[in-house]
Amino acid sequence: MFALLDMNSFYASCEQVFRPDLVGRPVVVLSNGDACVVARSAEAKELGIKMGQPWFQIRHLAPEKSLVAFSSNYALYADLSARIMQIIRDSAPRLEVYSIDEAFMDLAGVADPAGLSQEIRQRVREWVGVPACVGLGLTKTRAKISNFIAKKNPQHGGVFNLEALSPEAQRAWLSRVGVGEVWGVGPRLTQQLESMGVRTAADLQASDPESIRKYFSITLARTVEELQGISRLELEEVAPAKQQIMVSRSFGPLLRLEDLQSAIASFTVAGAERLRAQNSVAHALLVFARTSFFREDVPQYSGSKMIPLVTPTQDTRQLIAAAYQGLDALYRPGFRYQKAGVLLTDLSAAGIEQTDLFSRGDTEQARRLMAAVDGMNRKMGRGTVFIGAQRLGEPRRWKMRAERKSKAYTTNWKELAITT
DNA sequence: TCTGGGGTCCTAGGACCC
DNA sequence: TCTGGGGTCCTAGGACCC
Repeated sequence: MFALLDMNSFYASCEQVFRPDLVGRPVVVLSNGDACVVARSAEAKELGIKMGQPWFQIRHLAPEKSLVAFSSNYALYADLSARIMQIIRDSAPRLEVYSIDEAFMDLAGVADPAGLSQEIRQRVREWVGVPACVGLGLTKTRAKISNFIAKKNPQHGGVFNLEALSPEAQRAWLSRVGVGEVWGVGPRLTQQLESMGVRTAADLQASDPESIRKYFSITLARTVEELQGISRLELEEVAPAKQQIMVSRSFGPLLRLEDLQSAIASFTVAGAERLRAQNSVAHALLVFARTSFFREDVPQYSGSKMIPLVTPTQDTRQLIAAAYQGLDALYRPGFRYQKAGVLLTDLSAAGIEQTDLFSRGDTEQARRLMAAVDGMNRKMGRGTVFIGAQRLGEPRRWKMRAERKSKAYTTNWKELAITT
């Protein structure tokens, strides 16, 4: 038996933990750069605010409907998430941290899975202050559906178990869930399935996996089997190493190469840190930059360049050199660049890399230097030691707006919450 | 004026080989 | 009317997720 615990409006709930005066009020959290809505409290959803909606379209609701908006504070959300995962880990036999606000548990052998789920849910609520719902099912996909039902039907107390019902009752519930709500069915597939008369989770469950595989894909066929109660997706207790690492941002338009270089250097530094944290080396690096798709009145351009790394590396300096080479190749003057990024790809474990006949991997000296830089930045704060290239151009030109950020209540002594 | 970021997996199609 | 056949490898792009 699988259980899926999913936090409600997670980022917005995190903000409300330290601002109890905002509980029961419309609250949204904005994406990087204060651009779009990425989390909404129940009251904000009631105002009709959509996921991903641009802030400028709804900012008038702040004075009109007492809407409160926060810039995203990932340090806070990540810290609360880690505390919640630890609470679950202490109670459930096996755990998969699926995302910052979701965890799958394997409750095989647990006598009363729904009871244990309710206990964990309440512990998270009391100890951290964030509300959550739990769905139970024979497969991950069914647990997801149970979770969806638990969220939509509060009368069940935040926990729902599809498997505890009779087959008829299960069908009844599944026929009330739109096919687009099924895990793995996005807008495109929803449209195609609906045109074939498959409109609900019950309809999809009743499909033949073999024909689904033929007309769609192996992925959707697996989903059908999962709906039927045949487990095709396992619990992944250990997160596998990333296969690629992407760092990208949108910014106010940049025209000059130096400003793009400064941004690209900083993205590369951030990516290289993540690369070393999982002890991988990159065999290739992709740089891209583009203008805004929304500005049809100015010339559009989108360029990308893949740079193979003859010597796979995790050394920031080598990665920046490659990134600059790529940027030089794709840069065209005269455009208003609005987004750029760096993708570290073709990753493998450090230490076992295939090296070129005439070159070795990173030198021992380079590794020690990077380890020292990472150590200082961890201890003294991000950006304590940096690469000169990050300060080329004017950083102000691409630094993102974050005008509504809450404090680092749980990760910085100077920003502790104070009650009066 | 202002429209997110970071991932995974699968498939189709091109290049290349014999 | 007819234009080989079968295989591998790689990449780009689509679809999905949170």
